[in-house]
Amino acid sequence: MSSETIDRSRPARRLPRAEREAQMLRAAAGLFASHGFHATSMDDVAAACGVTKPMVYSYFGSKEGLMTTLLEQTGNALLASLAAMMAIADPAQRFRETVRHLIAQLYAETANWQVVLTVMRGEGPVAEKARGYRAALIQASLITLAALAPPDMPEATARRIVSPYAYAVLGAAEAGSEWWLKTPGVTLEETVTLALKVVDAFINLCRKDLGAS
Amino acid sequence: MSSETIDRSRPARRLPRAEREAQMLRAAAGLFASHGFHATSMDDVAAACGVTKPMVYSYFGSKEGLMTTLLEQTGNALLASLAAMMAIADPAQRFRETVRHLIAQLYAETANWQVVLTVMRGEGPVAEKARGYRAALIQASLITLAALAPPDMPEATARRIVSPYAYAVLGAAEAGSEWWLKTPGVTLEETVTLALKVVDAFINLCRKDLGAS
DNA sequence: GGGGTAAGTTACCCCGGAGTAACTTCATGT
DNA sequence: ACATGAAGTTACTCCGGGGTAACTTACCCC
Repeated sequence: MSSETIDRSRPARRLPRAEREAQMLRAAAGLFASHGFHATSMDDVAAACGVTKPMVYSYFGSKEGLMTTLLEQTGNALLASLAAMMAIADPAQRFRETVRHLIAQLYAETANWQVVLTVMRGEGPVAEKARGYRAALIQASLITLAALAPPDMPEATARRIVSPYAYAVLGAAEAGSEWWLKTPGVTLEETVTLALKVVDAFINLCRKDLGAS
Repeated sequence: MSSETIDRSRPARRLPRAEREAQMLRAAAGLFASHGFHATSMDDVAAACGVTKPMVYSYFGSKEGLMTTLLEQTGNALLASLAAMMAIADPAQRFRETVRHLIAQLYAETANWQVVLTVMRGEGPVAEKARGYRAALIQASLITLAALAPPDMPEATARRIVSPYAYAVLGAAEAGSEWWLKTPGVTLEETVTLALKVVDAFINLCRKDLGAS
């Protein structure tokens, strides 16, 4: 790690705290996403902002603090969306709308989402926190898919049946994001269409399994 | 990290190199799988065998060397399976058989596969290598799905169309493994049945998309 | 215009963990 | 029975990177 496009002709241009913080978060998001959390040092983050390490510490306290701030930005937005979507009564439509919404967010804040995706797969308490958000997604997916069950089926039974599909659909979504990230020039429309096809396929699978028991 | 069930009443029982190596590989697989690669030190691996660090170094040279050996064990077996499966002419059946075979391997060598799964998501050259095996899987999936295309369609077109599905199905498989790992008492039969349902759904999606263009 | 504070810096500490050199001990073949 | 080498140990070095203390400098407001 080294050459960042910043001036480094010594004393950095002074910025008010709010701006610097935002800049640091952006820089950290980019670095964490591209090189990973461990592989990115606090010096790297600072350098990317044309500033030195103690500044980052004075604003975020620790590396984990920095990461946590980043994570919560994205994660809390996710949780909020998820909660809002639960208002839609029909489970199939709820699922479809949620996916649509999430993909739109992915488009709007790619770097941040990439951080979550990348960090999640790592180790340590930070990864744990990221996986917490992922767990929330799985949970939402589980609840929604279970709601497809015929009304006379006990909730627990329905959940047990759809549980593997809840995981699988999430995995498909993650791998789909990966595909999207490395395939240039895919429009939001195409992505959504594709994703919804897959979602519908899973919904059908669940319907079939929930019916035949 | 600390208390391993090993004696530590000083001089360790002597074992011939081959046995010690195998033991170290097993221990490393377990530790890497449960705590991750970075979070596991060479001392940990050594301690888990009731031996000290330099022994590990004398057998594997470096931490990366240890990991590489582990990875290649599993990865090369994967590649071999994959190559063998390409002999099956019908793409849909080939896909199904491959999945069946892979799941059987997963059952047989859970710890090793978990390492690959875990390490893949990390950083550094080791993760890169692991992702290489993953890429081989995606590639195989891509080729097989593209083979579903009508004979008059150019190969490149077919691949472009099924490409997102190749990723998605792999992601679904990974998340499925995760579900399987944390759901006790699922038999091989159930797993295979479930997986094949998902696979069939993806094959149908591909057929539809390949037809309607 | 000068003083107070926030922005920024240099120069360090310290720890964990990768990797190594040099030594000791067991066992086994002739 | 004793030499040789493989199995194993102790006791280090070295370095990256997280984190901090103490200092300096620019800006802004009265």
